[in-house]
Amino acid sequence: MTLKTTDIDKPAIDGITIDCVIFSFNKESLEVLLVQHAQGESVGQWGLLGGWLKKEESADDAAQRILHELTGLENIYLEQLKAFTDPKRVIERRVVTIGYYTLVNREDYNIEASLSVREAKWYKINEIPNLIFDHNEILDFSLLQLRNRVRQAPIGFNLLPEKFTLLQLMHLYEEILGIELDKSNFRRKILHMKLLVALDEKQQDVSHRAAKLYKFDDEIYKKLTEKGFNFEF
Amino acid sequence: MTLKTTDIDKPAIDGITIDCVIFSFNKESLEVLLVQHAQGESVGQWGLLGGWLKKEESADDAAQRILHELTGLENIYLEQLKAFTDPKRVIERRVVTIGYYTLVNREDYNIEASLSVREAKWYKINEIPNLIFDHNEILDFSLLQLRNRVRQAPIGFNLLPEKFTLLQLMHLYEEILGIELDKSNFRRKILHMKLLVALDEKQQDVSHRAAKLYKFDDEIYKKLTEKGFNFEF
DNA sequence: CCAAAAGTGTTGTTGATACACCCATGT
DNA sequence: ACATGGGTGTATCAACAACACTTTTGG
Repeated sequence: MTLKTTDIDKPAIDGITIDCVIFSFNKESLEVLLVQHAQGESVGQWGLLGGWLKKEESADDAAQRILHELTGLENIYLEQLKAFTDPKRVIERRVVTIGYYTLVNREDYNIEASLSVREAKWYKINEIPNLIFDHNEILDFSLLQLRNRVRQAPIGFNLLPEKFTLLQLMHLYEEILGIELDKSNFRRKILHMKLLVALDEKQQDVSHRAAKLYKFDDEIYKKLTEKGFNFEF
Repeated sequence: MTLKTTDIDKPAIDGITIDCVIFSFNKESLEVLLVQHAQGESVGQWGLLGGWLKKEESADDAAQRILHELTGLENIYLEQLKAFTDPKRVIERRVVTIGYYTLVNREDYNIEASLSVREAKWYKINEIPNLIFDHNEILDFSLLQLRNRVRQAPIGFNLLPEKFTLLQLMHLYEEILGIELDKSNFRRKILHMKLLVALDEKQQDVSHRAAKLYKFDDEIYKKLTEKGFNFEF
């Protein structure tokens, strides 16, 4: 776009924020981390984790920074959703937000003390309360996006611990896609992709036959990803 | 996100723009409309069609407005790509742009006189020159997005005239996806979807057997779209 | 009659689906 | 011994790829 000084004397925008939908997978259910803000006009209401985009950072960097402040994690898997721009999405101000979704492994996760967050809590995907601003819309959009992306690339692995069983993986897909899968057929298909590496380890402390553990292999993924593959189940 | 007055006294952002990748399909090749801006520091350089996001409009509305100003068209098919936020994408200013891509049917299309655009020209997808700012990046991203979306929903129809032949449609998919398709198998698959309505009309003035014309049926699409379908070819 | 594109038919292979069944382990 | 989940095998069916073939039309 052409820049003309006069165009921007009065910016039409009061600011840009980042809002993050943080997904995790816990005991067969997909959950989202919501926070109560400690300051501002929305104290006490639940919403997505968010913050202002700073002048010298990209939106990706801002999202990583905001997530780091809350969780202490670095290099979280995240993807931009889109910009949410309804002029009425925030009253009295013109604030555009850039939505992100991130997939975290619950085991790594650890909420840090934070000035801006009063409380944080995991909510099951079908038990989401009313959220501030357009955060319900952002969340709904992120679910659609997640369901789509999960069919095209093995991003779901980011929700699991490093070592996992095939059935855990299957339950993950069932939960995200909202479908039921056949154990036998799922095994065949996922193993046939050659994307998993079988470990010489088994589950511990389970009250039934211990399942073999697998891990996701980045190397193999990179090789396969060039041809593109299909995660339709 | 929490709003605090002090946070936004000095907005970190000089403004938000909209940039549109305009696709069309012409004689078996996918093309993009590029413009030369008539004003500002980038006079004479090719770039995407763009403009400022105004205070009282959503990004979708802004994109429709900007497209209307250039083409005279209303209700163009468009989809947001994402926000492009690299702090260095524009020198000396902090301008975030929201990318869009749109699919237009070349027959409807008609460039209007415009104050801000000096010239507009269609470029084949593999003959794109160097563009201003990060517009090459936006264009590359839009191509990826188009290739993805075209596999999941019949959006490609927006690039064709209302009545078309099966082979035209096949060539469209070949061009977008960069693959070769088998005539017979393509026919079977697309007709099997029941998405097309055969018309009682044939091609005119062709120097070979005239092909039957089809149209895309919105009604049927809506019925089918609920179950979701696969456009992998 | 020939070129060029439209349109049909056939066949082998692959992969999804729907089951039934056996295995290992803790209580 | 039985409950619980882990893991294997198989028969059927639908979809796809490859390719050969026939039809229509203008020149």
